[in-house]
Amino acid sequence: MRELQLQVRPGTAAFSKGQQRVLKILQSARDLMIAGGYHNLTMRKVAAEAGISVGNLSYYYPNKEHLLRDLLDQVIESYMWEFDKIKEEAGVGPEQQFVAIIRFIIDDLGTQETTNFFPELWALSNHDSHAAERMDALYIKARLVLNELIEVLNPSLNEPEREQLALFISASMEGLTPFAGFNKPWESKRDNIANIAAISFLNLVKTIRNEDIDQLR
Amino acid sequence: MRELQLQVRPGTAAFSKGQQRVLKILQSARDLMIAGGYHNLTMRKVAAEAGISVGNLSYYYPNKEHLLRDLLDQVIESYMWEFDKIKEEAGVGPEQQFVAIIRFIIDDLGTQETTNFFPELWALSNHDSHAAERMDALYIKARLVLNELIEVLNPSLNEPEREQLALFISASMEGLTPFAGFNKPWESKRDNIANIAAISFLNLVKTIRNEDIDQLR
Amino acid sequence: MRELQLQVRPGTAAFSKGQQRVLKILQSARDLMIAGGYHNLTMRKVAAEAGISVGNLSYYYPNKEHLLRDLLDQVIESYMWEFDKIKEEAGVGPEQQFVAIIRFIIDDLGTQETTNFFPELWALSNHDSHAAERMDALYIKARLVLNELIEVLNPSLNEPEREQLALFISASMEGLTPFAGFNKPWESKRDNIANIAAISFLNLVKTIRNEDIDQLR
Amino acid sequence: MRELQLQVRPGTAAFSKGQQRVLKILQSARDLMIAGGYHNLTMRKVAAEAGISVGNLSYYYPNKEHLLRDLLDQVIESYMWEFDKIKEEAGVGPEQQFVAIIRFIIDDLGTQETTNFFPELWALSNHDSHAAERMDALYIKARLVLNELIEVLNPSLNEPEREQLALFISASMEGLTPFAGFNKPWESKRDNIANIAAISFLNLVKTIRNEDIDQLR
DNA sequence: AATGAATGAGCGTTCATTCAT
DNA sequence: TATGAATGAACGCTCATTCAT
Repeated sequence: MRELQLQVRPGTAAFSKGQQRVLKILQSARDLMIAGGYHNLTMRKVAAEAGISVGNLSYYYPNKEHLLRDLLDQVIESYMWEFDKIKEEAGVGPEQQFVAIIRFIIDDLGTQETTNFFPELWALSNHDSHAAERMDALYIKARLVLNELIEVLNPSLNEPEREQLALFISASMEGLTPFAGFNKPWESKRDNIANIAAISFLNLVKTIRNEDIDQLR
Repeated sequence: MRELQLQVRPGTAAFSKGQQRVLKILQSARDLMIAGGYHNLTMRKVAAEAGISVGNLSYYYPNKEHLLRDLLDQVIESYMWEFDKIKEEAGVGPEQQFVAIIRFIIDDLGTQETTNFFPELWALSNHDSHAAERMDALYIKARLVLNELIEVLNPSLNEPEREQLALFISASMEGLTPFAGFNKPWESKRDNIANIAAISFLNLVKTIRNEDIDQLR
Repeated sequence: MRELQLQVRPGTAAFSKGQQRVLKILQSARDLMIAGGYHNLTMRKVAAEAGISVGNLSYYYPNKEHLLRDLLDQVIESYMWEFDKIKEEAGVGPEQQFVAIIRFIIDDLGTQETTNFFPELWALSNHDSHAAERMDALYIKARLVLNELIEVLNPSLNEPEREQLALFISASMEGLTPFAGFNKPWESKRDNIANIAAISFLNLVKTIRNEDIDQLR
Repeated sequence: MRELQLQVRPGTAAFSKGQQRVLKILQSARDLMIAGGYHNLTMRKVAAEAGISVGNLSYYYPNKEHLLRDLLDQVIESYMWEFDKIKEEAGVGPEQQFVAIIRFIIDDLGTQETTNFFPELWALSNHDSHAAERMDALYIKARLVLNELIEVLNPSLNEPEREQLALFISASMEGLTPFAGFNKPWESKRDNIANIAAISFLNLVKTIRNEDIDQLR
């Protein structure tokens, strides 16, 4: 896991104590965001949640934008780290590995953190370019794993085609979040839906032909 | 299209002038929400956008919650109305109709309104039960159209299976919004992605067997 | 009971219907004042309570001050009317009549209206000259009844002495309101306190000598 | 004088500077209340009077209710402190002491503060339970002084009788406020009225018999 | 590294009042 | 007479931010 480049005020968080503080701040911010959305993320509440004063918070983060960036970066980084782990996980064959990834992602979207954090991120990315940029980086990484497996499963596809396929598969799974995520109406059917997803995506990857993608409408 | 039940203060918007005002208010609110997210939706800004005073705005809407409800209801209603239209649209056969719907929905997610409004709705629904409720109602309607076609395309599926299939397909398309929507990185590939979606979903519906869905993991 | 000179807009409340409206308005205002104090008396609430529009309320009362005046006048007038009745009530002798009045007043201060209305009036009179003026007129009338009986009970007192005695007696009883009035801590002892008051005031009136009042300190 | 437990936001007014500010705030609030009644007591006006910003005011007082409580507590505490002083004041004998207290209280009600503050408190206590509670505590203390002297002046009375007597006497004096207080019609006769009160109350206490109080009507 | 103190703008909401119809 | 519509100021309160210590 690469070291996060914190957006804290320069000269700050130099020693262990300060670094601990920053971690506590970011965790508090994350908790507030998950519990009440970006709407609920205020400097005062973050400070209170972290058990420090507003003044002290702004010693580390001179303004809200910097804090938000670090918050997004940190959370996104943790998801990226999970994608790194996925790759390392031994799978007997490419098909089993592919299905395992599908299952892993759809499982994960059932956690409260994922269910609540990502819609905020998507909404944020519509009005905040940094959020958009970081979100983009995250999903590029997510698709990379899929891309490599697609290449093995269907060698006839070229790179752009693989990318578009990965995009479709990744976005499809993300789309399940507001419907089958934590506390959502279809939560109890998430496993069934994961079955559908797995069989559908695997079949898609193995059978699709170049002309299916680039056909004119 | 059924008449919207406005949440305005009783006795208000009784005549044409007031109704026009409420319409203008709702349109202003919608515009602000799309342009800057829920975060940007304040009573003052809505009033300014609608060209009226804050006092006058709260003459119609006693509080922000009522305004938000009407805003959500109105936008959601307009999407529901589109789904009604889809059904009426003559399609030569069930396959063509099915593909047409896929294409219609993915096309629509490329509009600025859809791209920006829905992530706000999903985020909102995590913390606002009314938003969750209305969102649910909208997607139930969206899936109904799919459901009916699935029944024709694959008569061997039972009702719960069809519903889960429709949920997967609908959610998958929604998931494309933050990636291939208006001004999004994959905007230019939206048509290709629609091709993938169409072929994938059609194949899924036609070939899936009961045991594929309910299999134990 | 003399006709109240209403402070309504000239030309208004000319006919029976309008007069009924004004009565309803004043009663609504009185109810609000008693229920929530002057603090709770707003034009909007009065209009709502009276079942009319704000616009219509201001047709009768061009501003809040006029309404307040009529409200005070009306309530005060009703108390004045009671004092007129007291005098007419046959009492066998002056002592019994005197005691009856004491009892009547202390009984009355146990009603919710009296308990809640008068402290508002006293507070108002500190900052509103019209309230002060009307309040003065009311208590002049109240003391008049006492004054006449004092003259009979103790003929040796001159007019100023009688007035000061009446003032003391009247004010003493008023002072019981916040302590032994409706829902107040000593409510259940009101009768006992009335006994004390009666015996104390009667003895005072009968035994006080001129020099007791005007003595230098 | 016991230390007041301030209702300020925790962590606030920890040092001298903050404590001075809170004192200034409370004094400003008191001044506004006396000058214009509770109706005139707004957070903005208090802030302006204290020479600080609204934000800074609400840094100390999270809401108006807390400020009002501290205001009432502070003023009431200062009166309580006076009652403590009264007791300590050496008086030659119980009669002289009793009369001195009567005179002291009636004198005090001639100050602008007392004349204007108490009616507001009585009115407030009808709609605010904390105000009612604090007011009750104040008068309990006021009656205690009277109670002890009554016991000496008339040993034949039992405790409940003494309490009712003290209540009657205390309330009677309070009742003079709106009539003989600061700037009131009978202001110039306050001394005469105090004479009447003194002679009347003393006579009452010395001559009343148990059966006078508890007699059935 | 941390605090208490402070500001000024903005929030959602209510107010008394006005006015055309 | 009566209404719906409208304003502009003020309400209590929270915000991001700044700063001296």
